Amino acid sequence: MSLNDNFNDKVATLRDLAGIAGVSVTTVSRALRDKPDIGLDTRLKIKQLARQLNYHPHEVARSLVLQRTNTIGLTMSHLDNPYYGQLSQEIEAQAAKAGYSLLLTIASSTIEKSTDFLNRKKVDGFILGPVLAGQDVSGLWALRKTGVPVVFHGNIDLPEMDTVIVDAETAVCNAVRYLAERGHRDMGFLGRTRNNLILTLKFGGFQRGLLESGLQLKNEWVVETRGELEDGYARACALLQQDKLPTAVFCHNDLLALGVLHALAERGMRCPDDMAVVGFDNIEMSAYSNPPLTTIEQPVERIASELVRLLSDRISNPAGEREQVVLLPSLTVRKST
Amino acid sequence: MSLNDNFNDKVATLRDLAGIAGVSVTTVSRALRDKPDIGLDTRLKIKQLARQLNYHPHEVARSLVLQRTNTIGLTMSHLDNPYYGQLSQEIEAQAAKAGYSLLLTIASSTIEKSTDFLNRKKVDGFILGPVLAGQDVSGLWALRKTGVPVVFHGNIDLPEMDTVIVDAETAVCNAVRYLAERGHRDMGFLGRTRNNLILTLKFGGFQRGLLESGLQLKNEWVVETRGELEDGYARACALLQQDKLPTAVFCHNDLLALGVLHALAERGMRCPDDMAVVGFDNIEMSAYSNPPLTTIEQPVERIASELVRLLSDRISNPAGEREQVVLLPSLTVRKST
DNA sequence: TGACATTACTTTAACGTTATAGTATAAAGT
DNA sequence: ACTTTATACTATAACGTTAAAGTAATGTCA
Repeated sequence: MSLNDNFNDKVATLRDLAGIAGVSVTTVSRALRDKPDIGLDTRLKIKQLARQLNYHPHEVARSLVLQRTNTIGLTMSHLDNPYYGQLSQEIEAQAAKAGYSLLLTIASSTIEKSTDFLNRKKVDGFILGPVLAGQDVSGLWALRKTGVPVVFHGNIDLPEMDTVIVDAETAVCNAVRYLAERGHRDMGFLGRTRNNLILTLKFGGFQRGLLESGLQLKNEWVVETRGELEDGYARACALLQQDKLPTAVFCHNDLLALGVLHALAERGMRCPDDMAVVGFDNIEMSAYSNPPLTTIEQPVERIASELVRLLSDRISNPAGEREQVVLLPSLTVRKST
Repeated sequence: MSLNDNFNDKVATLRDLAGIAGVSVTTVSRALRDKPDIGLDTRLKIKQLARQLNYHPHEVARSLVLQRTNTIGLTMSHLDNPYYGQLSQEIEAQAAKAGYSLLLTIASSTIEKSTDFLNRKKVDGFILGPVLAGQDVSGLWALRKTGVPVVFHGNIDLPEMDTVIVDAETAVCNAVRYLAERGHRDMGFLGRTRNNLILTLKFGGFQRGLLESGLQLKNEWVVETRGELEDGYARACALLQQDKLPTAVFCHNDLLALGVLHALAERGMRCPDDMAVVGFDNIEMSAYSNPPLTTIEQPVERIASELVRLLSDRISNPAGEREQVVLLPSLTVRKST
């Protein structure tokens, strides 16, 4: 059997409907969209006809004439990290609610590819996920130059753009102070410490937290690393080789922290007794690890809804004042501290 | 400062280029696309001009005339489940490699919304994730009727569509037999057992595995549940109340299994000694749980590449023979059994 | 009764491309 | 020298829609 035997019929267009109904294309178009100046009987007849012929408006043609696609682009990466998955899902939901479809870009996450994408695909707006920006913030100017509204989500403020910022610096600082209050004086850090404006922010908060708690930064407990589970595990294994160990470690994200927990368990070390662990994101898994993870909770729904709201606003008012939303994530305390 | 001060210039069109270059629109179009019948000097001049004016082809206009959008739709849900996140990411990568952008639908995952989406957005093809199909396979006919190529991914064969099938039934059966060989005679099942053609398949494999191992199905150890972490935890808690416990449980997916592991650890029960646990998917986390999870590994990259390949083939040859790819996932043995 | 609205349409042009057919100019063949 | 052929273009129409301007056929009012 060939799959398309039954589908030789082309899709119906306004012209087809107009021909059958014996009216002009414009009349059909206006009738279906409930525009005025159409007689009641004609309108009903046309609508019924549209249903019969299974007519659906051709959004591409519509986009061309209306100069809008009702589509927004999303650059996201590390979708295998549940936090980004959840965030993407939430953004899709919010976008759909606002009448937008989501065009996803993951692998092609370079500034050049993104701008080309924007220029060609004619998305109405663009949400720039936390990953792309890192190293080369200046390159973002190219994105802005496309004239397409862009909203950025990350940890730092980009003065040229609408932004939804999570104040990770303060959140991490608070987490460190919390640990200090619980008696921890020797703390380690796993994450980015350099070469990335955005990702190093947590390290800044870590340093400030120590300072404000009157504690010293110990370089041998500061581990430069990517943010995957395997990194957390491997880095922890290396860290645990040292003679003197910190009593608590802060991890750049939950995956890292879960990797650390695994390393501890594997060595028969007790968490939090032998070493406390704090993560960042509060992915669902963190509530079900052994032990459950103390972590800084990202307000995912809020981030998603603010992103879409800002973008919608900017699309309908491109010349308006730049807007910036700052969210302060809060510490969720569980058994790992 | 208003954001759009510097961007009063409209984007350049072929017409603009033609006007400046003093040639026809057609010539510009052909020059840029390296079509023949254009003089070398004109071609170079036009290309340089395009670069100067930062010209980018208007894909919407192009789509309209070419009757293809170079975009494929993806219906996926539960993106907060890392397995689906990873799968989506992989599909995006494969699609990009094949020259397609991905239009994502999550929340709107009903057949009606999907068909409307297909009809309107004019995607070149559609990948139907494992979630949508479940209950109402007959409704998929509506998708087919749109005439848009659809490739389905799931555990059962849909005779009317190209499919990439993971033979979960056999895989689960094999896992059960593996458990039986390791001496387990009392096994439990957490997952879907009814009302869903696709999701109940694993239960079928479970039953067959028991049968082929000469074991009995114990209804009190069969737990009907959704597939979230919290379900795994809650269902395990309930199960562990029983007087007689299974020595091993199979879980519909890894999240469930990780929830079960958490319940066990919380009660001070040892895994696998007190209870062995097997999952399905092999998400990254499963290698780093405590204990690491024995699980059935989904061949994610293979699934993604086959999906995109099948869809590309179908797009370029809509009338060809239906294709079906069956993948047998294999058991990854870790410490939880 | 004649100017003027109102109603319910139609016609035309446009969005930015690409494909097809047509054309002027120069070079080549017999 | 005169048709033929190749080269490098241009003109036109089309994709399916919407907006804007135009137009008949009624109805309304003074």
